[in-house]
Amino acid sequence: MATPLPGRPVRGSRTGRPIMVLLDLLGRRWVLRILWELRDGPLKFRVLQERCEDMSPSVLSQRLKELVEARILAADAEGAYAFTEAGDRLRRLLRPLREWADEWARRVSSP
Amino acid sequence: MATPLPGRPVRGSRTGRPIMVLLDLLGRRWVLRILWELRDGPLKFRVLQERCEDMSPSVLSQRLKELVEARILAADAEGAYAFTEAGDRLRRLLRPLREWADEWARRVSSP
DNA sequence: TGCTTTTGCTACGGTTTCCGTAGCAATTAA
DNA sequence: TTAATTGCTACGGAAACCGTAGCAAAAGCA
Repeated sequence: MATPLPGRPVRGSRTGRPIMVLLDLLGRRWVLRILWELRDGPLKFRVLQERCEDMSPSVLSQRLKELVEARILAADAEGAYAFTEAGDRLRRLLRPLREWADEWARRVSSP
Repeated sequence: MATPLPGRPVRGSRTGRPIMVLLDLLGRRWVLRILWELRDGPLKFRVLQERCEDMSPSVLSQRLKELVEARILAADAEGAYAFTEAGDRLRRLLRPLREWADEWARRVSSP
């Protein structure tokens, strides 16, 4: 399937509006998790795979291609996957999700 | 499939750690888009469906059930879907994604 | 140098999820 | 009181995802 890129019509967005394209991209299986696992620094393929509960290499490979094509990730000198400058700003936006999730867990389990 | 809830082992998380559960939930198809479309206020089923490019009602129905069970959304007095208090805090975390996406579009299209 | 292990994937077939269409009971509008 | 509209559910086909196997290239070891 085609990588969602701004301006390009994709699943769930005929117009290619950037936010819609982003939501499509982030909503693909494992994408958020991959970004999450890279939060503390670059990881290589097999390490990243095991951090993601040994996800299927075919899907990991595909997701990484998409994220690289979207300029959110890039392979560094050692071949590890790392955030680009733009990707890093996205990472910072995602960071507060952990606190939210912890609070959510408290509320949902003890109503 | 089972709704991801904190503490419950789900796809991509044996442990049920809240952040992992959240990433699984948000990574399901259309979830981010649904939350996005509800950003300016509650919407009823069919309106929400058409805002989401006429997504399949079967999937919309399932996603709404999951989001309600997860206490992120709730049906209001008129039967429209609205954020809960926790859901609203999540909405605020998602809001800056639009600016990010716009900047991303500028960079990706004019490198 | 040759041998073994590890790495970064790709291929492939089975399973799960998603999708579109049809339709129906309940509510609202005319 | 009939006609729309609404909020779904059912169901079969399409697409995405999954696990396993395996392979070429690089790295480690002797």
